[in-house]
Amino acid sequence: MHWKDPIALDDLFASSRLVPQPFYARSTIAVARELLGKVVVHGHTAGRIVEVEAYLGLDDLAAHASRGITGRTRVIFGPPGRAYVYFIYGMHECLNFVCEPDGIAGAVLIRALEPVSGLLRMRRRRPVAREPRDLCSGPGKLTAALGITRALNGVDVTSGGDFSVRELERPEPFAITTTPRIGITKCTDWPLRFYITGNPNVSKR
DNA sequence: AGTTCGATCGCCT
DNA sequence: GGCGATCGAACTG
Repeated sequence: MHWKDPIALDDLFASSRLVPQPFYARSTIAVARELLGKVVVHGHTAGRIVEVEAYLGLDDLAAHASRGITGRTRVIFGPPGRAYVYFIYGMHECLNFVCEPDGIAGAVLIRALEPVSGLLRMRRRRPVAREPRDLCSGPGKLTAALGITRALNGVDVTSGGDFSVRELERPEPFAITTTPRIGITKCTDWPLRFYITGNPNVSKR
């Protein structure tokens, strides 16, 4: 099995730029679709976004934000371009990026990444992964692989720290498939899941 | 203060 | 295709 990095971290930084805050201050659905192909970087690990879901505001009963502002949902209503990280099922962390202007709820759940840099470090964090495509092919898997926890909840990913989202200068072209969201019990027919057609790192089902 | 159940994963059959 | 693991947020009384 080849655990060699598709792109070395230094080369990634040289061939990409930080996604700025105004990108996130738009409709959650537009941001969700356009996050596909961008790269999440945390520390020495990075992965290209290949699957996302949009979670809307008060009318979206599948979204945490539908309960209004609580201690947990506060960051979803706050400034765009921040990470919303929550703990689920007693064992998994899930990563979202906050959208819409300050005061309006909206977030994009990152469901799968294509590993780009730091594959050996990811494998150390998720020894159960048999091959690179097992590393980040699910929302709980990718946070484990990149070392993302609730400690990063509310962090601004547009200010150039060690947790950020970057866009490649020369992205590969791709097609987008749209489906209903997965693993929810309400609004199960809303077409708010988007993934890169045919990408092997997309979570199953 | 107690209860419910969830934006999941991996192992078992 | 089913289920156990494991815990915290939010709602009930």
